[in-house]
This record gives sequence, structure tokens and C-alpha cells, in this order.
Amino acid sequence: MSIRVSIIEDHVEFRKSISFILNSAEGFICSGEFDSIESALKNEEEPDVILLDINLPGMSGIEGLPLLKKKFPNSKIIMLTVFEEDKKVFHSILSGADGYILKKTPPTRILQAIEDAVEGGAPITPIIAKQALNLFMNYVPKKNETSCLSVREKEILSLIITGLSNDEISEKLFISLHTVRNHIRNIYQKLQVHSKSQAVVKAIKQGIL
Amino acid sequence: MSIRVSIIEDHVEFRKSISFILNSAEGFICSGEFDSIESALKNEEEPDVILLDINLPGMSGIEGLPLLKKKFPNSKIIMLTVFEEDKKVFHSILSGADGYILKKTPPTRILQAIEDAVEGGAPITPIIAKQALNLFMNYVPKKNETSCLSVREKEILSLIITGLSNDEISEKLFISLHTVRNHIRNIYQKLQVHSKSQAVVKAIKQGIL
DNA sequence: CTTAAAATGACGCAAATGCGTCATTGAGAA
DNA sequence: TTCTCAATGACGCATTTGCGTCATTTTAAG
Repeated sequence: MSIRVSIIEDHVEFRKSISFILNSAEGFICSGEFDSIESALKNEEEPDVILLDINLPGMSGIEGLPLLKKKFPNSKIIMLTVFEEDKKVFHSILSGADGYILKKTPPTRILQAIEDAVEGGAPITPIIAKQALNLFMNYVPKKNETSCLSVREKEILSLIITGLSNDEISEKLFISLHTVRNHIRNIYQKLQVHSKSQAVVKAIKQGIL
Repeated sequence: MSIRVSIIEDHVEFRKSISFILNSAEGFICSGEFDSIESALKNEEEPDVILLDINLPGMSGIEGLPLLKKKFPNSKIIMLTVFEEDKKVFHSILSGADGYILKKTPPTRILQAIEDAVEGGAPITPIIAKQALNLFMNYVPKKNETSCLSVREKEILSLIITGLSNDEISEKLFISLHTVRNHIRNIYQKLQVHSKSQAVVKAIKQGIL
């Protein structure tokens, strides 16, 4: 049983060369060639793997990803990308692509990547991995200012984030409403904010959560 | 110029076999063998690459990572991990490891990974990549409910997140305070919340931000 | 063209909030 | 031991907020 691979790529030469490589290799078959998401979606056969150019005229690869996933839920989708598109790789990941390889990856590695994807791995070239990881780092809370809050203050802040009102907080902590307000006042001062909403935003961004 | 590689790993056999592989291979030298972070830190020579076991007795690989990075800022650090430790991989990434390979990776691939790391890439085996990406997904806002908000409502919600009061929002958007309040009321209903703080939390978690 | 949402605006009221000022207690540092 | 600071509590007041109810207009969809 050969692995059935579809390729969606508007650049004719590149597309042809990939399909040639696939058909020449043992265990691979190019089961479809398309120059756009739209035309690929008209196809009814579900391939094992879809190679998807991240940049396509009309509907981009990123936009098309969810549609393809919906129509071909069992296909593994590998994004084809060129070096500079780190932001796009990021978005592909969020959309649930199964792998990301550089277009200039040598043929043998491309075949390897396709096999990896079929086996449930996420083929990623080292450089792309690094880019993606760096981007993800931005989304992960860093601990900073909030650490200057006292234990009690953090406790109250997290209750605020939970959505409790001052009243509910006072009940939950068995302290008076006045005390709660005082604590909140102090929190505001330390975080340099003037309302709950602002405090919540700061707290979340800096990772009390 | 061979690549100088240190290995920190408490399991003697594994350590020996890696150092043997390194010294046997063209272009690699095992410049140090340690069974703990502590002993590795006593060493003064900065290797090109450090292979670091993620599970070490005493100080774990994850705890040691920052210390090693500080002492050997130019060394690339590759974590050695076994299959099940997905959470730990995640923490390593946050601590800034340069790569992650499974211990059972075949020797040739390990050497490849070391070269990748030296060249600035992040060697990751497909399986690990998949695990890591899945974990990261949890930290990234998913767009859901918030998308049922109208354009105007999203606009107002994002101003709330910026920390503006209803009054300031009305000025900024050239609409009356009443209107702002009505919008907010609708936002609350759609998000199923009853205060700004709660709305902010929901909005951030589901990615209006 | 008709109909359904949005978006806009308004009034009022009870409750919650933000802030100024002050006081007491207990734990830990100097 | 004295002194500071976090935690606790309190009073008052001007604003802001959340919500009920309603109305007009624009926009989008059918």
C-alpha cells in the first residue's frame, strides 16, 4: 500500500517536480495535483497526506487548511513554506497543520517527512521549529511585577479573575468588605491600575492565572 | 574543528555509549561526561553542545537548564527525554532549550541533531514536536464565542480590555454613554457574564486580544 | 420591499466600585 | 525591644456600573 499524496501548489514547476519525485519513489503515489484550494476541494478522493503551499493565490493555504481538514478529516496536512514566513507558520500551527517543511528541503527529507506525518508525528525542519518555538514564547506568561504582591493580594486578585465581586470575595475569605477593598486598593497601586478590568488584564498577561 | 559535546546523564551505560558514538564519529568529540548538573557546572571549558538528561537525580535537567545557560551562554543545549515526559518537554522549551530528542533516537540522527543545533536550528523528533505543539495549543487563545459579537461590540470590548471606562469609550467612539452601556449589556449577555472583569477574562482567554 | 438584526440614544435606580483617611493587631526585622 | 509592614477593619462620598424598559435609525438579509 503506497502512501497517497496530494499536492496543492500554484507554482507549476515545483508541483510537477514534487509529483515526479513522489511517483518515482517506492511507496508513494501522487494522487492529485491542484493549483488552488478551491479545485482541491472538488476532488472526492481522500489522500493520506496533503502537501499544502502556505501561499496560494485566491484562498491562502492558511485559510484553506480548516476547509481541507473538514473535507478530508483523515488526511495529514503538511504545509510547504519558504524561509521568511514565520508568522504564517504560526497561524498554520494554530489551524492544526500536521507538519511544516521548507520548500527547499531535499527530496529524501520530504519523503521522510511524509512518512513521519502518516505515523502521527509532526515533521518540522529544525529552523522552522526554532521560529515556531520563539513565536510561542510570546504567548506564554512571564512572571514579573505581580510577584511584588503579597500572598493575600494574589489570592484576592485571582478571585477577581474568577469573576467574583468584592462582596463575594469577602464572604469567601471570611473578611470584611472593607478589608477586601483595602487590599484591592493596594493591588491597584502596585500594579499601577485603577480598575478591576485593568488589573485583570495585567494579571493575566503577567501570569498569575 | 570538531564539535565539542558534553553529556550530562546519570545512567552510566547510556552516557558511555553516547560518548563512544561521539568519539567514533568524524567531526565530534565528547568533551565531558557528567552524572549531575552540579558536577557539570564545576567544569570550566565551554562545549559547543550539551546533551542534558531531562530526568536527573538531585537537580533535574529542567532546573539545571538556566544555570547551564548562564555559565555556558554559547553552548547549545539539547534535552534528552523519554517518551512520556511531554510536560517536561514543555517546561524545557520555556526554559530555552535548543532541542529535544528521544533517548532511543538512532545514533546517526543524534549526530544530525547535534549538527542542527550548532547551525541554529532546533532539532526535534516528530513525535516530540507533536506533543509540544499540542501543549502549546492550550496556551493559545481559541476563537469561539467571542466571534458571535458584532464588530462594534468587539471594538468596545477591546477598548474595555485596554482599560478604558465607559465614559472614555463613549468619547473615543463619538457615541453617547448610553449607547456604550447598551453595547456592553449586549456583550455581557452574549458572553454570559455580569461584569467587566469577567468579560475581560473571557475575551482574553478566547482571543479577542 | 419587507423583515430582522445592529447600532444608536434615552431615563432611572440600586448596587458596586474607587478613593481618601484612619485605626488595630500580629509577625518579623533591625 | 522597637519599628516596620502586611493584614485586618472602618466611615463616607462621588462615580461608575449593571440592569430594566423603551425608541429611532441604519444596515443586511430574504
